[in-house]
Amino acid sequence: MLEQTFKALADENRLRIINLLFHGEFCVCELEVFLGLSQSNLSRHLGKLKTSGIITAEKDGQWVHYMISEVFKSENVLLFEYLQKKMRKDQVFEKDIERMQNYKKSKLSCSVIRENKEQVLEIINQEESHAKGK
Amino acid sequence: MLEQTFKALADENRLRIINLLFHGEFCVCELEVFLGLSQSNLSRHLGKLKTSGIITAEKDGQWVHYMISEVFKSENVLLFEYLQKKMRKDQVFEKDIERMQNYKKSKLSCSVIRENKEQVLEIINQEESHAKGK
DNA sequence: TGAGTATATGAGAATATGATCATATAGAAA
DNA sequence: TTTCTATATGATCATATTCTCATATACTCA
Repeated sequence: MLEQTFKALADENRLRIINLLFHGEFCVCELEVFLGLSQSNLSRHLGKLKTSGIITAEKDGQWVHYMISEVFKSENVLLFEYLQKKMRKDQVFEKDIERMQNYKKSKLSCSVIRENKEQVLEIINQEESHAKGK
Repeated sequence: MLEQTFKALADENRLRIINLLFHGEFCVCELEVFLGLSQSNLSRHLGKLKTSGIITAEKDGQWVHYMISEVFKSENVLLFEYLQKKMRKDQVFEKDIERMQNYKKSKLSCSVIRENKEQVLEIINQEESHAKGK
């Protein structure tokens, strides 16, 4: 069981998914643009996380929303605290959150993504104007 | 980095090694009988745990003593607490500890193991007389 | 020195994993 | 109904992982 949990966590793409789900629920097409992964690849990673019990899925019409499993969370409190702490210190994970927040701020919606992927990518990848003024 | 840590933990044999090292320092031949792994296989697992920074090794003559890395421990407190908590609830890990304690109680030493492996195995595998009176 | 012991490592086989392409399914919209 | 869209999955390839056997290294003891 412990082994299965760690196997599920032993992949950067899956860790990036979990990091995003710490900040909300998302459907596959949203995660796709946040992470730059192909639909098929992403779907498989979500499948593994679901099989291992770390995340759950809720169908909403043709969309599927993924979220952290409350059951798993309550049974693995220390692990989640550890993950959140470590992820906050890592550029890769922070960048993903930034993209996700740009997406939310811009009031973009799930259905726009496919039609205007180029434009959506440009919007979510824009630098924070004041942050990191290098 | 996080990914590397989880990769190192994503194997039952390595988790069993870590579980034992939570309770002391041991050399390869001791871990060998506690876990029933071949010398070569065990050595490789120890190598991976060492490469990932989770454990360290100290040479003592022809023996090598392995132990949890204090540096890693201090940088991953929550993870270690999580591991210890989960391991205490798992039969497999508890059994390993029992074998290790039988070994210590019997005042067996590292050098006896090779000569009398059969006998050592018998001693460390004996049931606790009062515990689990099934 | 030479023999013996503890551990590490190269090479190979078996299996597992991750990514991709094409296709299937299921729901939405027309 | 047909068409379109979101997600899942079969098949495949490339790579990674685990284990084993044989051998190498490094230390000890005579």
